[in-house]
Amino acid sequence: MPNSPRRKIPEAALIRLPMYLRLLGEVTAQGVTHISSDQLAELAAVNAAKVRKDLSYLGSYGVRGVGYEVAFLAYQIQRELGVNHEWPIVIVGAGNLGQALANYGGFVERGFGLVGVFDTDPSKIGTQVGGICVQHLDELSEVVQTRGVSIGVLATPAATAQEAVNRLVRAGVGSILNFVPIVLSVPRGVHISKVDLAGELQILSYYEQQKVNSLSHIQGTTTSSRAVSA
Amino acid sequence: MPNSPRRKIPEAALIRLPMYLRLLGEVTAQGVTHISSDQLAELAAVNAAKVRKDLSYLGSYGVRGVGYEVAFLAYQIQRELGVNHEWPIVIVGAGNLGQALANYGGFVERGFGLVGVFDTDPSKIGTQVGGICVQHLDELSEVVQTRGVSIGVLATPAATAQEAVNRLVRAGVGSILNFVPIVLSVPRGVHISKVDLAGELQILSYYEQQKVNSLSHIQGTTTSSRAVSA
DNA sequence: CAATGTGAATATATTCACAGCT
DNA sequence: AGCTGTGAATATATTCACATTG
Repeated sequence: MPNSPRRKIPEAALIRLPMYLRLLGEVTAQGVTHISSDQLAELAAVNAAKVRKDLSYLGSYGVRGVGYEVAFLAYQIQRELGVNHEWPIVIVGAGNLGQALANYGGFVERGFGLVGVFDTDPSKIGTQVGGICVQHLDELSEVVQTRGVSIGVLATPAATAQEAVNRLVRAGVGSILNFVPIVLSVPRGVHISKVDLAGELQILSYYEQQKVNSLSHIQGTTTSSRAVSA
Repeated sequence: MPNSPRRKIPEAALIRLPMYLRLLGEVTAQGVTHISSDQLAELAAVNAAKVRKDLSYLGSYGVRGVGYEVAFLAYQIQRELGVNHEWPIVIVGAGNLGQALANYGGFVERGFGLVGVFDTDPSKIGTQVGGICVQHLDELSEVVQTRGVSIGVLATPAATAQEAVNRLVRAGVGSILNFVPIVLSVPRGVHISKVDLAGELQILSYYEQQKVNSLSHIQGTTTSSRAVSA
C-alpha cells in the first residue's frame, strides 16, 4: 500500500477537487502533460498556495521545480473522489426538476449513470424520462439493491421529501443530493448535500440589494422602499 | 434611519439566511408567532449560538427572555436579502437544464419572476418554455434594460458560456447563477455563484468511497481496485 | 428567570514565505 | 533556477459561556 491517502480531506479542500479534476481534463484535451500550481490556480481562479495545499492532502504527487503530471494527478484525484468506480444513481421525484435532472446530460457525462426514476403519481409511472421508465416508489428498494445504488437525487415536492428520504435510506442509499428546500433528517453516516436553487438567487439578491443601497447612499436618498414594483 | 444593517454580513452567515427565512415562513403557516434561537436552531439543524450570531448581523431584533417575533424577524431577513423587492430573472440557454429551470416552480414561488429565456439555436427560438417564448440572445440586452433585470441564470453548453456571460454583463446584469461547470471570468463587482451538479455528486462519491475503504480495512482486504465494474 | 447578544476560546480555512528538492 | 510542500501567520467561522436584560 504505497501511498494511501493521509485520511480525511478538509471539507473546504474537498469541494474544490471536482473543479481541479475537470480543469485537468480540459488541459489534457489540449495536449498539456504537465502543469504547475500557478497555472492550475490561474485556471481555477484561486490562490496557488491553496492549490498546493489542497493537492497535498492527496499525497506528494508533484515534482519540485517541474510541477504536476496532469494525467497522474487527475488519476489521483479520481481515485480519492472514488469516481473511477461506477456510481449508479436514482432520482426520486419525476416532476419538473426531476425530469430535468434525468434529461440533463451532465451526470452521465461525468460518469454517473441513471438507473431509476421514481414517483408515486400514477400518471407519471410508465412514462419515459431521460431514457428511463418512471417506476413507482415501491420499486425503489429492489432497484437500489440489484443495481448497487448508493447515491440518490431527491427532487420531490417538499411535503413528501422526508418520506422519500426515509425510503432511500431504508433501501440502502448512503448519500443524497437534495434539491428540496427543506431540512431533512437522516441517520448518522448518511451524507446529504443540499442545493437550494431559490436560496442561491436570494443570496444574489442580497448582493444586488447592496449595490442599490450604496448607490442611494451616495445620492443621499433614503433606503426606504420605493423600488417594489417592476 | 433607525436600524440600518451594520454593513457586510459574513458569507458563512449570509448563506444560512434563506434557510432561516423559509423556516420562519413554515412556522408562521402553523400559527407560531414567537420563536427562540433554540427552536429555530432545532428546525435548521444547526447550533443555537450560530443562529443568534447570524441574526445579530441583522441587528438586535430579539427580546431577552422571550425570543424573536417570527413575522418581524422574517421581515428583517427579507429586507436584508432584498427579497421584498422584485428581482426579475432571465435564463440563458434553453437546453435540457435551461428548460427545466424555466419550468421549475421554485423560483416564482419564492418571488423570482422569469421574464426571458434566451438561446442562439434557431430551432429553439419561438418555442414556449416555462410560459415564456424563447428569444434570440440578441434580444437579451433589450429585455434586461426594459424589465430591469439584474440577475441572470446561465445554463448554456460549456463552449458558449463565457460569451453568454459577456453578453449578460454588457446588458447590465449584475449577478449570475451559473450551472455551467467551467470557471468564468467576470468584471469586478459582478457576482457569480456556481452550482456544479455533477461536482456535487463527485463529492458524495468521495464519502461513499470512504465508507467502502473503511469497510475493506476492517475486513483486511487491500484497497487496490477490484470494484471497477458494476 | 429565560433567552438574547456577544466577548473570549476554539476550530477551520487561507495565505505567506521559504526550506528543500530536482 | 524553479516549483513543491508545509510550517507559521493571518483571517474567518464556530462554539462556549455568561453578563445583561425585558
